[in-house]
Amino acid sequence: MAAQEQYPLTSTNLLQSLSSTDRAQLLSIGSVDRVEKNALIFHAGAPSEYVYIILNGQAKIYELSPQGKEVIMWFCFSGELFGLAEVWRGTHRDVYAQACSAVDLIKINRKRFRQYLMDDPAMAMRVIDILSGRLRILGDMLLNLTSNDVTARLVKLLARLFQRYGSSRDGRIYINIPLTHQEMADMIGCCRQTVTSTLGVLKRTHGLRSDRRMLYMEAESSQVAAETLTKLSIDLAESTI
Amino acid sequence: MAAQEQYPLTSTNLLQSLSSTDRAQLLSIGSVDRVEKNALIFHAGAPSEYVYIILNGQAKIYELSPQGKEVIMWFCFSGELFGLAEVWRGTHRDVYAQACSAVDLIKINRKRFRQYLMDDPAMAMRVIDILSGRLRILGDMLLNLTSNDVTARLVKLLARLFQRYGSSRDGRIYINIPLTHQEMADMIGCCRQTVTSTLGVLKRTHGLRSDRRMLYMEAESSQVAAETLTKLSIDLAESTI
DNA sequence: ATTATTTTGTCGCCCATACGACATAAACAA
DNA sequence: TTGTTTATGTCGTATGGGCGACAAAATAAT
Repeated sequence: MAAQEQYPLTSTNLLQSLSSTDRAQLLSIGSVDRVEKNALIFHAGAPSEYVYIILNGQAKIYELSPQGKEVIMWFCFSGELFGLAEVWRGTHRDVYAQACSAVDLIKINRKRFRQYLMDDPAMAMRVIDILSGRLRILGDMLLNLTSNDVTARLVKLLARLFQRYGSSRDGRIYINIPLTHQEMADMIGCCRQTVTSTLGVLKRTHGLRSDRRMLYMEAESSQVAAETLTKLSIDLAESTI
Repeated sequence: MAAQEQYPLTSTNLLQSLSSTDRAQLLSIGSVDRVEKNALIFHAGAPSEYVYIILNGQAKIYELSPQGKEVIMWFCFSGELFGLAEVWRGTHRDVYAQACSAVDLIKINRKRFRQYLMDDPAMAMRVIDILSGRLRILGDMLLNLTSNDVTARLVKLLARLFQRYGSSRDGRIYINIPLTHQEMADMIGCCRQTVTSTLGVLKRTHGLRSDRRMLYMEAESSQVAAETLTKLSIDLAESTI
């Protein structure tokens, strides 16, 4: 299990892995756009006309149940590609993409993107790699959801966030996204109140802190923070047995 | 939601969509193998050396929690490709693949397969399409799991199975896989007993029947069977509100 | 056919979590 | 600043469904 937490960052980051000529070419077939915080980039039911690459900011990809329950599938950061899954068939979207901050992005027509991939097999391989990685992550989420309780799920989520998005500032490791309890609940499939209280326990019993919706820990590196939490999650799993 | 149930079969079936020359070429870079019923084709932790295409029979792809809980991600039928998600990075598997019947399959070395895709962009596009489809399915499962109760999840599962694998025999529509209650439980994330009793209710109150582990309904076509169940699932969702 | 193994059907208990309800606090707007 | 909105913290209650237990039935093995 532990190994699954360690997907290399590059697996999800498209832009970073590109040569500058590739990057230029991507820019040339797409157009740069800016969306303000909280705006929907696309919504379920909409036609799938574009794929997107984030230049700056964060967006969340989620589904919405008929009863209005959000299920957040992932957060996208700069360099990441999204909106790909439905675009091939050209069917309508079945997820929502919403900006969590002001976002700059490249928007590429699906047919052009497809053509681009046809002409550049290496790039197509990158895309396959990205999709594979997401598949593994969703599989992991599925496993988590069905076989761990809320505490374990939350701890694992935090471990993953620290690992992927943790950054150091005056001796503390921060998760660089302001997350509400509701959003965390939507990521691990439970209700907001449960997140509030579970987080409360973690704050009281382990060194978790928060400041203006940013979670942090006292640790030397995000690796250490993530590992501390991962160990904790293993302990939890074992104590349950 | 209803629309999401209707992924065209082709989206998952690789072989069917190939020209005979492509098929021949695939065969030439791989080797044909046979595994007996219940044998593991690969297991979590194993190195990812091959991708597989089923010629005959069925296999299930699942994860296993440390506590031994199975989470079935999908069943693969003839023509379908599997074992792809981890193969790119060459990391170890994190899922299990197990034959549900005697299975004939093509086994292709990962590097060769990659080279093949590099040389044949159209094929790479097909693979992207397949991965995208699976991503949507997993997303759908995730949504289901967090926002529907067991009855709704089971009904939806049956609808999907009837739709994709339903076949007609003397006026009845059968799901052509012998499924145990445990397996269904593993597909919808609940325990075996709950499947048994929920299935019991469906059998008593709606025209569901079973014979030697094969579920069937009296209906004109698998479409009709699937639609009946889909409507039922919608009714259930609304009555809950 | 006979035995062994796996699956199904059914109960009852119990507990993790959902959900409603509010009070408080923080963030945002004007 | 002051009001307005949105997020957090904390109850108490209700319940879906997990889990153990065991008998009956169905499959598989010898």
